Amino acid sequence: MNASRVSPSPSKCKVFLIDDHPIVRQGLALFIDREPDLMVCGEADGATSALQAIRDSLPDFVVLDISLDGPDGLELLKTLRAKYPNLPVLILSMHDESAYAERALRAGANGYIMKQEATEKVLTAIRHILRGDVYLSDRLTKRMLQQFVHGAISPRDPLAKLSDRELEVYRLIGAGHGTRQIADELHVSTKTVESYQAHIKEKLSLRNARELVQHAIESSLNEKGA
Amino acid sequence: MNASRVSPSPSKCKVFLIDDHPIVRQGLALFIDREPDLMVCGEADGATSALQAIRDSLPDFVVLDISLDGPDGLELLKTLRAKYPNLPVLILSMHDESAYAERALRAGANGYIMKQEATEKVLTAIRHILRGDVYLSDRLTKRMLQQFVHGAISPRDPLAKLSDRELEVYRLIGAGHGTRQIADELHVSTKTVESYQAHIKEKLSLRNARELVQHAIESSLNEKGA
DNA sequence: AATTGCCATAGGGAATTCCCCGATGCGCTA
DNA sequence: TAGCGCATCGGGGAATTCCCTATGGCAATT
Repeated sequence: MNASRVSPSPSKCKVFLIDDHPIVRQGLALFIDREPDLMVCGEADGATSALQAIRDSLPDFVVLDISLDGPDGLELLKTLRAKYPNLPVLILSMHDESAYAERALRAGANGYIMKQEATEKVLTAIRHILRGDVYLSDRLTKRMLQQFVHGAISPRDPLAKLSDRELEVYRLIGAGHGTRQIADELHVSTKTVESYQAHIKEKLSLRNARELVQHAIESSLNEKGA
Repeated sequence: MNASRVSPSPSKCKVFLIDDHPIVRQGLALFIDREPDLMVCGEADGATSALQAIRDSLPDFVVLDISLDGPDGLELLKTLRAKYPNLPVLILSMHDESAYAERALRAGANGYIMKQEATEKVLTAIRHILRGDVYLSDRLTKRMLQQFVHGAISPRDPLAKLSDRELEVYRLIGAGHGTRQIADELHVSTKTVESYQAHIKEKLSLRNARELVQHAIESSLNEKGA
């Protein structure tokens, strides 16, 4: 990745991009670099390379795609929060599930924006956050407020009962990945993944692994239409 | 959407972008417009607006994200194929090939590329297709070839290649049943069921049991919807 | 009639996954 | 502080998967 662009102009805000789709990354980079007050100081396609590059390039801002293809999305967010408490992070996502947004915000994200939104919104969000605010789409804000008012979490999404890690595993299963593969992608032991699977099965009242796979795949397919 | 850029230079290939993520769209546009032989003549975020804009701007090429909101992706592809038989279409997808690619190609796509791939690949694919070739990942090419060689001229339904017994097993897998369960239901040994599974995997070019389960479940879901 | 080939059926053995246990450490909260 | 949920890992036995091989049956080809 191109982590070698160093800022000569001290006034520009250095933005770091993390997304596993090169197309999105480069597109966003071209877009941001056109702004007079912003510049992209580096990119990464995964958690490990991101951490390394961020340590080197010391950005003022991070845009992070939390999407399912990048296994460590939430995890990386938490790590960043722990290592750089003051580094603002804007989450980019293709899902508008409040489950994700909620988790992301709880994990310390400063904003959450969907890829469906207009590109300018990204700039708006960045500037909002740089001023110390939190950025959320109107729709999402509304939804979250409703959830807040309504008390507990909406029972309509049983996935909300899953912990962050469990949800990640669930998604990967839905994408057709095997236990071993998931363990590698998440950098944990297969035993750990097995535990997650067991917990998921319990929380979703599934009998066996096959049903789990079925459930996960079906839900991953349903997302495209919803 | 910006469908108002008309080409003054007659030599450039006019590309039309369809993706429901503005960020991806604009990024890709910036990227493509840097090429001397290509230019973006318009964009759209959905099926209806796409058809309208294409009618107006008469592109030489279409890049289509198949995971548009709703089932519109494939549907739009078919419509385009019907209305403009000679208009080349490159499918952009974020999903791991599997089910979509086959369908897309059958519906007349000239290429299939994932968002995980390097951005340059998009340009490669476009130029490939403009020369009359079909662009596919190596793995996908292999699979399709195998299907073609193995199964006469009717890749229409790859399931047709399965023997009766194999199809039974396939359906039961799609219903979420396990090996043991299936063996009982068919009154044969688990070993026999395993053999069937192996044969099915081979005939459908699937790598492991997970993919088999995935494939079976997806196809069982498709039957409900269709 | 002999050969070839697909099908249904299965076995062996190694690798992997499943499933039910438990365990540690951590952070939050009552 | 005691409890609870979470993330992480492990044991051990059962079940499944994976790869290879094999036997009859039946049908078409040679």
